[in-house]
Amino acid sequence: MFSKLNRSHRASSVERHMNDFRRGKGWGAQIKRMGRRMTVPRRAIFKVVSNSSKHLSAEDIYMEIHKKYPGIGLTTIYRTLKLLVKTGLLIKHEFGEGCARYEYTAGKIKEHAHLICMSCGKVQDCSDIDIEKFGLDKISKEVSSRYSFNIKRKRLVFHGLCEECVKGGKK
Amino acid sequence: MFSKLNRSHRASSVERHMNDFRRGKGWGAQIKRMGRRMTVPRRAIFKVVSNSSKHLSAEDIYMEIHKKYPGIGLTTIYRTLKLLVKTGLLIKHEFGEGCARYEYTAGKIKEHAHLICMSCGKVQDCSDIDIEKFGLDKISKEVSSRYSFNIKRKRLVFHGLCEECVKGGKK
DNA sequence: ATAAAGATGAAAACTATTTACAAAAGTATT
DNA sequence: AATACTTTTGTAAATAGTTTTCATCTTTAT
Repeated sequence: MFSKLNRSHRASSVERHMNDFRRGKGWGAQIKRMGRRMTVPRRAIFKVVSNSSKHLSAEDIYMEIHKKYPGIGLTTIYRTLKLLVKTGLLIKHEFGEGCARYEYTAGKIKEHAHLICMSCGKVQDCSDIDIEKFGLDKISKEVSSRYSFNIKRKRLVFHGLCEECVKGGKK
Repeated sequence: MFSKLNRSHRASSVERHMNDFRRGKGWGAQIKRMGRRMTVPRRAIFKVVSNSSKHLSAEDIYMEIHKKYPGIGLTTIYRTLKLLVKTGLLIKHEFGEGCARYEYTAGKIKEHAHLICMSCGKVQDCSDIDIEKFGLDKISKEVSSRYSFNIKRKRLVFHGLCEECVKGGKK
């Protein structure tokens, strides 16, 4: 389905990037550059996190992996997650539940806000609002110049009540 | 009863609020309204957190308290912190160090950004940048209308390299 | 002053995450 | 392909922050 479309136009660097990531190629290369190895467990874990758009916990990933690879242990999940965070493909979130959650961000430079419901605990992505354009760019500029801070990553989180909880009257 | 006394200088509601909080009065009242009690450990803990402008961990608070009240245990610190968070006087932060940190916010409605250095781990407040005016207000409005989300609290965190670490060339 | 409800401290329990270590698997070199 | 070398793994044990349990002590309303 892509071959026809792509005949005429040369894949942009971003597209190539994304494709590499999809195939796990990019990560394999990155890993190798660090003098480390691409293994079966790592490939499996990468597949799970990169195919999910949710915020997965180590436990979530373990349970998913466990269906296909009952031999892979939780320890390996933690180790691999740490590695993925280090290579920048994954963001580690701590939403205050007592466990970390991981979000796949390959190639995506665009930051998005998160909504956390204080009543039901649900976490939503605001991926369709361009927070940069809505003013985050100005704040960032001001912050980095006024504090001489070299910003690498931005995180915007709103705590409040989600639509259902407001309606449902749940407190 | 206040109108006559405060003829020359009528304390604004914010000032009264702040004064109450400074004396611990406000919290005492709030606590009582919840059918709970004001005790010696709670007063001591409140004093420590409300007089500090830092981001204190439970351990930090415990050590501070312990100088004056060696009898007060860490468990009570945790219980009291939870109570203070519930009444809204304290914000619980999880900066990714493995322990929570608490920030006193009595009366202060103004939200400020935080800078976390990825190299040395230092956490800075950006209290002198009005992030609302710099665009957070617009993002919030957009988010709450587009997602029907009732925003109670906003959190903006920048991860990157602080001035010293950029200069020092560490990492 | 007293009774009832709530709060406390010490120790134990819990939970997410990390570490230790011997065995297994990936990689580069023959 | 067999080798030798290094990294990674799985299991179990260790850690660290936080929460729970429970008997005792405080606070508060009466």
